[in-house]
Amino acid sequence: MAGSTVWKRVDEVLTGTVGEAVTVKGWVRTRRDSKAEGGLSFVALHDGSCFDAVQLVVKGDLPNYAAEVAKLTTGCSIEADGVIVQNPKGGREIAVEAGRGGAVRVIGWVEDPDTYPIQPKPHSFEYLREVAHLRVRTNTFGAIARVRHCLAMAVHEFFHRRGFMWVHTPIITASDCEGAGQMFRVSTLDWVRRTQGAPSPTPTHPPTAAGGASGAGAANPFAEDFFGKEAHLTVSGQLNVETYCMALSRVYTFGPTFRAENSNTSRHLAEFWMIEPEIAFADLAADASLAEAMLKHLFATVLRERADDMKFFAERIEKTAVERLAKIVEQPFLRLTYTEGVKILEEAIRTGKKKFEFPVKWGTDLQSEHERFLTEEHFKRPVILTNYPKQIKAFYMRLDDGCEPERQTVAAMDILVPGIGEIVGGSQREERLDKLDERIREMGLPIKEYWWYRDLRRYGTVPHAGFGLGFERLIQFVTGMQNIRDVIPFPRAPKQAEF
RNA sequence: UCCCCGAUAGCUCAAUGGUAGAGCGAGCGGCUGUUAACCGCUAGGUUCUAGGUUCGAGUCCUAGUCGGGGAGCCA
Repeated sequence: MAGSTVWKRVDEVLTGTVGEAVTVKGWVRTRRDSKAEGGLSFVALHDGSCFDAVQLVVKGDLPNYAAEVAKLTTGCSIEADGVIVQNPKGGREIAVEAGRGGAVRVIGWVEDPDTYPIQPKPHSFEYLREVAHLRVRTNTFGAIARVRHCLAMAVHEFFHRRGFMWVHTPIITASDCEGAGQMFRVSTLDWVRRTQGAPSPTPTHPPTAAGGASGAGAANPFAEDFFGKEAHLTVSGQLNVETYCMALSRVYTFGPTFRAENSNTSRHLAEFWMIEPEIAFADLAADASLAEAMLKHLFATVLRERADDMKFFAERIEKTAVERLAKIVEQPFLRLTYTEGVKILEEAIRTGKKKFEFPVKWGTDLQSEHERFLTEEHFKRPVILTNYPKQIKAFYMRLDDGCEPERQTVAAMDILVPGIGEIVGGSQREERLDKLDERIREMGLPIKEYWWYRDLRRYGTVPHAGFGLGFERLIQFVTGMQNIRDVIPFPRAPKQAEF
């Protein structure tokens, strides 16, 4: 029969037609034996196509039953020919009998089942992180991988349908103006040999590297380096994507970004993926509407397309995983200003309704506990906070008109959702050159570095806006996974670059 | 980077300063259309590393490495 049957994925078999002859290929999850009916083995086989494994019911009449089938262990790879049948307890399984043309071919054995890192039992996520090359074989990490893929495709689908262009902004950047935290240096100079004072076969860095574009006329300390100037891995594609926005109108980036911050938490990675749309002829309200529509599309899609995996997350990882997404899809997000939000928080403190660890004061950034109070306790729904004080926000955010001088705000917005707090941060960008320059100077930034960004305001400037969404944090929120290192295949963090 | 906690069998964890244990997993056998299977037997250890205290250290002290939780920073 081998060769005459069709290779089907496990998800196809589980929804297949009884009586159909099929070939399946995958990895053994468990094997159980029975002496009934002259020998019988139940082999659970998974191939990643869906959450569930398919059960092979292998009869003892196979020529290699005793020698091979009865010795299969977790992790072995096999091909099997059989017939789709009804499982007595419901669902589909595959009957593998020599008399009906069945066969099992072992492709790869597990050399020592006792020390195979993935055992048929629960493992801690901390342990599985140490065997990240094998952890995707577990049901949890398989589910995460499928959900991650589903969300990535849903992001592209959402923007593509609305006429957005995906712009591939650079990963290496030689501009010093992204200004969002510590950056990884990109260099071909031999730093180690230089600092150890050893002779170097390659050009070395001058002893006193006075970073960036400092004094004019000074020798460029990076003249010998690959790019002839200081280069880093990008921390954000926003400034670059704004340039394309000023011609294509609707654009977005979706790619890796890098932060060299020594932050060791369950919510930070040194390498993570970000989604950053940018829309022209748009204000803050349009930006917020876009973000709300995007989140709803992503959640609705993952609930529809990965119902099997989401059911697992709700059962085993986070009880509310499914219901909280379903709720968000239904509810309109509430919008209010930062100033109104602060008033609510102050009122809650004044009436003794709520105690916070950190004080609330207009002009300071809200702590995570404040954000969560607003979205989880006070409003009990997603909240879009807008118009933050300028002193706690980035230079490129548009100054609001008609503010009191002491209470100047910018057109920024954060989306807060129950269960996690801030999930999206965005703003309308400052499109007026004089105001932008004022902000750059105010914040002591090197204005010369921004020449191309400023050009966008000199040549056909338009109001525009955008936001950023950390992809791994989105996956954390969707799956309920506690540690961000478990929602990316190979996490990069301080002291962590294995695999 | 700061604070707290931890590191013992393949995994998850016990062990008053005095002979290193269990559950799961693995191997073998039994039973069974099984599916968190069940029953019996067996194997499995440089107690993270380097010092120190002690007659004696898995246990106490010091330093380091790695891991977890929290904070800061943020996405």
